[in-house]
Amino acid sequence: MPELPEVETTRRGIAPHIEGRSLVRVLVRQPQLRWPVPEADLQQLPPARLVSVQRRAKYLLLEFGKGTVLLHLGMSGSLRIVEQQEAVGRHDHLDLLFDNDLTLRLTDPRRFGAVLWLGASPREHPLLAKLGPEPFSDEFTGSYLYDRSRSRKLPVKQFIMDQQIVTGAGNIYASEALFHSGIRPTRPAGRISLLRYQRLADAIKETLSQAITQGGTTLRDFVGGDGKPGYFQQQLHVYGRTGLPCNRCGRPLQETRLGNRSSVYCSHCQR
DNA sequence: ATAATCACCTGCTCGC
DNA sequence: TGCGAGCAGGTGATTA
Repeated sequence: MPELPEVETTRRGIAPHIEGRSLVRVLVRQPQLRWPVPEADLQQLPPARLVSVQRRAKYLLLEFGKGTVLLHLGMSGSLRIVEQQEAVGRHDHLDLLFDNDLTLRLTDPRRFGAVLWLGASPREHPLLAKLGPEPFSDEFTGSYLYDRSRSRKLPVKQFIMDQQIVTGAGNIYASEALFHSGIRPTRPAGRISLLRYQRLADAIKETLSQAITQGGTTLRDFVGGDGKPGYFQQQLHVYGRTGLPCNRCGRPLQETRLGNRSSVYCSHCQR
């Protein structure tokens, strides 16, 4: 489910309900996620005040005075604020109960998500240390992409989905940004001009920020932390539209596979 | 260092 | 209606 816009939508949905509140209880129902949930560390946390809910790349960071809890939603994860009496579902793996009688609940059918305990200096954790720049930072520009891509031969779509190059784009938004910048996803990253990388960087920023504004893309059952669906799916030009007419030229959209991910594009508009 | 492949897990859709 | 195949928003680990 979640690329950067969905994670950011989730952050904005849950933060107002729990920031500044005190964590009173931790309930781990399923410790087998991507890595074992560090239950002992989590149980030592209460009572602890949640200082803030931050996002870095597709990770959410719950910053308590004593340390930081890292959450990742994997492919199918979601976080919601629920009332105490809310019925528990089959894939509700973690509850964090706060002193205002609200619970932050992690649901993740495929269990590719993660819950980790980061002690002090969380940003030095291996999962965070090597991440590339945030797409909305000043550091992320066309010339940055151009410089990092010299001598790289892999397809540009895989290049921009690499979180060490730039964080936040996944299969949906990488596909959309490449459409908007007129670049074919299969093109080797090192064989794209500076001008076209400037267009691509702009398209990545624009696509992600538009999606955040719309509350993310709802496929299947994604809802943000406030329970509302995302509306960005109405703006998708290529993702999930194989064989349908290109919104720009009307020719049928093509599909190929890159890194075992479906990649949809217009062979006329994207070169 | 780079690129390609595998692995993790459940649920849903499709074709037969 | 049942059943296996294939696919799904991610990414670390392993292999050349």
